[in-house]
Amino acid sequence: MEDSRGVPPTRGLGGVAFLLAQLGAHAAMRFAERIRTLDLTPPQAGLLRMVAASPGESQQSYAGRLGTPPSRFVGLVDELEARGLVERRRGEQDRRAYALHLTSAGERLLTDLGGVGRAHEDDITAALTADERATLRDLLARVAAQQQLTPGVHPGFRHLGGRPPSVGPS
Amino acid sequence: MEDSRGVPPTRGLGGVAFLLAQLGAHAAMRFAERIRTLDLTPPQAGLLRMVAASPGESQQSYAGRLGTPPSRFVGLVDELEARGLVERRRGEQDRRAYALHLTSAGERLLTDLGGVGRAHEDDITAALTADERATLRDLLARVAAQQQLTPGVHPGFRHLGGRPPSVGPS
DNA sequence: TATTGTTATACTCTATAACTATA
DNA sequence: TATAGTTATAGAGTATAACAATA
Repeated sequence: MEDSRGVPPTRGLGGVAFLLAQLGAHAAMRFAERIRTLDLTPPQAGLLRMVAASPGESQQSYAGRLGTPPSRFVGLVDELEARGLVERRRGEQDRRAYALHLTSAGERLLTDLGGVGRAHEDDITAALTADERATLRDLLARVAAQQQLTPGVHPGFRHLGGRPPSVGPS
Repeated sequence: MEDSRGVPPTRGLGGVAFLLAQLGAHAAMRFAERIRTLDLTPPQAGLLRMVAASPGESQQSYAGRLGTPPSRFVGLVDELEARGLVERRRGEQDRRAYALHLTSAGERLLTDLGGVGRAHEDDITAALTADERATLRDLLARVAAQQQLTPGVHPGFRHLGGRPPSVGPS
């Protein structure tokens, strides 16, 4: 009897690689939905976290690490600055550059973002016990390291720009 | 509940959800690069596999299962038909509908696609032993089932249309 | 009148490259 | 002359909705 569990192991659709792609896209979509309650898009959330983790760098420094062109980065910062979450400070030595910092409002939002992230993590791993989550996290981390992925940087950063479909009326 | 080690358990960037999103985007990109040697995009490959798995259905049937609008599906079939990989046959009972079938050239390409898929799987799981791969596959399959993902259907199907950036060499 | 497939249009997002101000 | 940031433009990709043929 060949049911979905009886099929040969590393067959295309049931293999690890496909499951990763499928679950990864799903997790990213669910996260995007969740942070919409904070009026944030995934790139905005990523930028907030990166500035919080290493404040005071130039825009090109952040953009380079994220793999996004500077022209796109500008608009991102513009929105967050207009909402009073991020602050541009002229560089003291080099007055061409802007140093980015989180405002206090930005840090409060970052706290909320942490809460949303925990809820998201719990949702995605709801099928697993605590031990299994640890096992999965360990296996994934090893795969990510071997694939030379930069910790904390989402490769699809460039593609996840806008709001979800917004099918309904406006 | 503390993790076996001292690290705070479900921290945002090192958590399972983020690792899934990161690795998923990476795996999808690498796969897109690989099948470019067959002159295929991910949606085209997905369509070939779906028609092979259940031939003779109408375009709207496939499009519905993939979650893509019919208007987009047309162009997809057009390209594959122009290359002689897929065949449109008028429905006998309902002459509005087209029944899709793979040509012999399409089936040969599907075989090549299987080989590419195995190489991709081996690449992505290179960090793990055979036992660990089985464990990972099991955990991922359970998460996918609990999240109600349709087996074999990539949620990001709608977004992965074109060729990769093709920024640099190799 | 409803449905299958198709085409047309409008919109979003993106990267490339020109531009300014500092260096 | 080179670099940080910005703005302008053009291209790709998509969904929405109108359309033709069949039911």
